[in-house]
Amino acid sequence: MNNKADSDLVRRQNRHLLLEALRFHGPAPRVDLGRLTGLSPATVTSITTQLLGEGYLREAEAPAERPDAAKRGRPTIALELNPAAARVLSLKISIDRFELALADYAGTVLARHTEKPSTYPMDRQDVGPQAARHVLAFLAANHFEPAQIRKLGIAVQGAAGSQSGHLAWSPAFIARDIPLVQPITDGTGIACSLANDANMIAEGLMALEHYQYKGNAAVVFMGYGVGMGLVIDGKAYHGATGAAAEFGHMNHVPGGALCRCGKSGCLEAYASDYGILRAAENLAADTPPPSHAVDADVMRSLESAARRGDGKAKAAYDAAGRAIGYGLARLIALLNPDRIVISGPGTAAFDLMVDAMHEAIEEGVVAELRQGITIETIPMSHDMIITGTIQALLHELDREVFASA
Amino acid sequence: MNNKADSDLVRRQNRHLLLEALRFHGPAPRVDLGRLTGLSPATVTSITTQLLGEGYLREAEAPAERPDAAKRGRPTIALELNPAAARVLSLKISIDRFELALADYAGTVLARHTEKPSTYPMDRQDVGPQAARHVLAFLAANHFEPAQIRKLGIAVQGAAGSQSGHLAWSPAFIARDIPLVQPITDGTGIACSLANDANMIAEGLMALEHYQYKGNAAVVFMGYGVGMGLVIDGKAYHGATGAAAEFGHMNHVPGGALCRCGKSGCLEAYASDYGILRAAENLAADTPPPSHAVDADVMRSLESAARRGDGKAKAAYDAAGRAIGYGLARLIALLNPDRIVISGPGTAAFDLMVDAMHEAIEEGVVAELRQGITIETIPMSHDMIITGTIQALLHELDREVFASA
DNA sequence: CAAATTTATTTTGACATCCAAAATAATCTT
DNA sequence: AAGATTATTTTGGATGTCAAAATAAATTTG
Repeated sequence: MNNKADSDLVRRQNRHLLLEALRFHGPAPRVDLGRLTGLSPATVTSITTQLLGEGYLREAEAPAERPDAAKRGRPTIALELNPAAARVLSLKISIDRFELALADYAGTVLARHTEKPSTYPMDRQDVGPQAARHVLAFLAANHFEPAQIRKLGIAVQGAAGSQSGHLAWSPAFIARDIPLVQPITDGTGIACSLANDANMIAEGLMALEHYQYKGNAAVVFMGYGVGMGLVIDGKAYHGATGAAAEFGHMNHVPGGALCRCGKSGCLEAYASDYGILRAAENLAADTPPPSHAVDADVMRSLESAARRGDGKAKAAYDAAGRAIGYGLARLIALLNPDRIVISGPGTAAFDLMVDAMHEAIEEGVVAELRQGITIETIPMSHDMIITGTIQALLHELDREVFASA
Repeated sequence: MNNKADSDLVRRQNRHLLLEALRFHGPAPRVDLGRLTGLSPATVTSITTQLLGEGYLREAEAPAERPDAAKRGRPTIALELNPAAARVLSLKISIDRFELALADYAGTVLARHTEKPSTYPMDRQDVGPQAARHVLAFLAANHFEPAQIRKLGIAVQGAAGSQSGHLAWSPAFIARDIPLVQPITDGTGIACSLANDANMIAEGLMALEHYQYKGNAAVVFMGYGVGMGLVIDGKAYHGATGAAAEFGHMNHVPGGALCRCGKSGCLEAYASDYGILRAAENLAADTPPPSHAVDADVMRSLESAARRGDGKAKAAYDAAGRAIGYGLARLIALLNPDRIVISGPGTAAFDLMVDAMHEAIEEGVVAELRQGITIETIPMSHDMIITGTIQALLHELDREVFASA
């Protein structure tokens, strides 16, 4: 059941509306904010005055350009998010990499740093404290106090429990059930949250204008592993324990190829870098996955081999496309999404997989259920995960903190 | 982006809150409503006075029993939903059956009737008009005018597009893409909506006290086919076109047994009545499914054969359990639900499938992802679909109509 | 160049909602 | 019959939105 409504809720909601309008639209004068939100000019003035006073907004330096002939009348005063209102930190953990990025309230990245520890053999109790030390060192190097950071978001490969704050398992570590949120919160004093990296890609996409919509989308990540971020009714979906959308560990064929998670037949065992490589190299399907990420050069040369007509390589990409296709067919039957986006480094070889993929989708789900679904690939910069994490943190701030006064 | 809030929204939301509190809790005095909703006594009086005046509420006949010693003080006046405030109609369409049920605003079923036309050979253009005629005849027989009915909800086996109002395909008809909402709205003048029958089971469950919760649940329906209703964040999920959760047509094995939808390897081809029967009778996996529903007696005797130790029958139930198990394993990896409910006539033989099902779940998804999921069966009366449809209509009414004044 | 025009923003006044506290109502207890 | 107890309604104050009027700051016009 919903909660009761009172005038407090009204103000919170409308404050939130204005903050999000500015975040989405960029600097805008009050008239435009009125149009964007549907609020009356009087209300816009009232709320923005308050937000300016609290320091969450500021007047933009450059007076808003009005390129159209309408240069008459009182000039507009563009407002924008005040970058100094808050700072957030994103920590991306992947194999042998801790990537840190510091951003202000407007979303501008102020500083970044990559640490390259050997993650694989780490003890489960050491990961959190070590990450906390890196965070503190990074902040010190950039002359920030931990107290100046409002939120820290951790994006990690693998099954991240956003409820528990633990990393159930991950290709980056041998250890399982690694506590992250608790030790990093304790070690830094900053409020932490944990999410899967593919979920953060979905968040990042949603922040792009083109993708802002209220539909149901699935964002596939292909690369060292296969991940997914789900968007349900325009909102990122995390599942009961925050472990949702482990597309890569959705079974493809009962009793099939060995996966990094220990099970047999996962989609990832066919469509990830190591899965494709294993098949191309003619290794048995139960060959244990390599402990480290496959080198990008190795994948590139495998691609060109396939393009040159190497049968074994072509068959491996075919099998990968088929696995993705059947996975998507199952997803379509279950969730009836309106959009599927495929991203990640693995899309470099997408042309080698696309035919088998579409064939598998046609084979795997009846035509009536797959009508009207858009399937697209996006060239994804590696930063998408970081951008997404930062955006998710800022949206949270808009909602929780700044909309509550 | 959310919509703006104003005092109108506040009232609507709180009116809705009170209506739903009464629907969920049953007759209750104003004090209790205050406690249930968090609204102040003053506000409860204000809103209930309005709702009483509008005829949506009435004072309950029997003074609320107060069994505890607290018999002192001014007695309470229990309020309840006024049954006369509205009437809704549920139409359930399945093989050779049109089931009609008329309910009042309090949810009491006033009349029901089952028509037994031969649905299978019907022309796609005839289904809607014929259903409309049955609706009109039913109303006339019960001395109601169509204008007295606020909403008509159609629950149907198969892929129902709640957006399009068309039935993409269904085991009840040879024809595909059958228009339903338009012709029935036109023929009766009543506002219609269309949904899948399994989604309505989920709605029905959510109306039961025990199941009211804000989690992520999947409700499996086993019987003549295999269906599913999904509950995401406490709300029924319908997908982009309303065709969500076709669990039965989620592929189980690429290139597997022939399904009623025309594809090969669907879960339903293994776990539905006809799938189990086909396997038990030693028929080839590409034997076309029978045109009509399998007789309940046939399934009962198949069950007892399996219980007596008939190897072929036992193997068929094993295969069914395994298909359901792999399907659930895939669903768990993708959606990370906290609860799975299995219902429908097929649960009568659940004991014959349960071991294979659990084994398949264990095989199909890594342990870390399946922690903390409750799997339960419920003995489902056949009326669950009708109850669910009625409940869904009444919730809609609470929200759309009565909360808008 | 001053007046008119135009557009943006702020102020004012009306109205709706909620809540806390006071008042009233209707019963039981003593 | 007076007091105690609990339910409901009334009253008064606070806060919110909005429409309309007022003000601000530019450009255009005569």
